Amino acid sequence: MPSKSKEEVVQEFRVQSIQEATMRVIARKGMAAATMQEIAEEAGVAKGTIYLYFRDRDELVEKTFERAMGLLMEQVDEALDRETGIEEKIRSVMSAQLAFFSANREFFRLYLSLRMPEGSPQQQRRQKRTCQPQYRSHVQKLADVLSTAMERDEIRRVDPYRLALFIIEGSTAVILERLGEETSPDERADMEFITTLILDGIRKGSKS
Amino acid sequence: MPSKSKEEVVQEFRVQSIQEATMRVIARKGMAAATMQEIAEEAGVAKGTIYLYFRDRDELVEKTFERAMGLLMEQVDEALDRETGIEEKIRSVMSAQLAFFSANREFFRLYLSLRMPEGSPQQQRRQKRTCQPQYRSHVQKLADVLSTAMERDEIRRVDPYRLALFIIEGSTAVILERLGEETSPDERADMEFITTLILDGIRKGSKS
DNA sequence: TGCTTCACTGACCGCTCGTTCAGCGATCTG
DNA sequence: CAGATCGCTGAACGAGCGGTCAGTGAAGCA
Repeated sequence: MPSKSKEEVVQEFRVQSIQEATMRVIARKGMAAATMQEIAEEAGVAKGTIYLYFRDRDELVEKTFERAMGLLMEQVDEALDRETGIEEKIRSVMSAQLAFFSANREFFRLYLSLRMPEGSPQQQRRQKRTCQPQYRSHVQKLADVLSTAMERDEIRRVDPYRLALFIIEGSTAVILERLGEETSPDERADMEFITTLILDGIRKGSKS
Repeated sequence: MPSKSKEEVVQEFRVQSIQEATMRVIARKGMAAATMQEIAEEAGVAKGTIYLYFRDRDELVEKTFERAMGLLMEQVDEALDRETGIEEKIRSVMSAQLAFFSANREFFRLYLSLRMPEGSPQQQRRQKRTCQPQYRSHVQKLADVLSTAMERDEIRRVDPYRLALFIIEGSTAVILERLGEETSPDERADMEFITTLILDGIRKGSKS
């Protein structure tokens, strides 16, 4: 007997297609202007149907974010496990992030929207509880890698969390710029730019 | 005779106090949740009064953003004129940004909200037309400084606009983190962190 | 085939928010 | 001092939202 009944499979499918529609609509209109009506139309269901699978709008957005963030984290973890040196690790994390955002532009806006909670204090509290921790643990993952490299004296000792923040937000800005351009330079070129910048800075005379 | 009549002075004062109230409310509640009612209460006027000075909510937000952005640009320009070397210029721009955002936390949220247009396509087009150019010219200003330094061989030659983006967004992330902490390290320490990171990177063995 | 079930629908409700405008009182004018 | 002027007010309005639920019809069952 299969581990999932037919009903469960159908349910799973509905949940997934509603979440994908949510990402597309938020990508098009932004977080605040994405209405339940439009999400329902995008998913090809009635507005009421969404409420069979999600308690309310907040839960829909929250679960959608968690799902996408989970996918990104998987990619990053894989990239970190694959490489050994700090240079390769940084480069591969950046690449994973760029690839993921290019393939999921929809998610990118969701990601940016949720870093900055909006709405009533109550909504803010809820977003802080659920979405920010995921973002923080994303940053923390890179911070841990950097911290390890510092202990091994591969890189200079600085506040690892701040360094991770700087790297992630800086590279996010470059990725955002890329997505806005009609023709961007080669993906590898931008990754090289970021990695070199972080590792060697820009002062003339730094080695390599 | 004075260049401004009494009525003009009163009008100027009203406009300014409404804009300041707008910044405070957006800082407290976020862009989407800042209502005209609350802005009016904060400014100590009736809701209708705001419409005597601004066509609609969009214009209010837009003008408020322009005003604050203008103040920030003034600070940055001043910092750039004051210093000569590239290292000092970068450090002073970062300091100006940090000081401005610390003193105007309200504006910081407005700044973050407007980088990411939301709302109907029409609203988005409008924000793109007015707010994004200001942000871009902010970035461009730093890019020009970096570009000049590259011509003088003070720093390595890379895409100056991307570099400026990386620096500004990276440092913004650190500033955001600072504002969220109860007790942050010394302001100078964080500025030194950013400047050193950019100029020398983090690889062990880079000079200085 | 008639009955039951239930996932799904979309018209509807209550509410909030941006926007308007008739009216009010302070100030000016002759 | 009467009348005109005008900046300002806030109750009222309409649009549009999230959320609800009585109704529908296809599928399963007897």
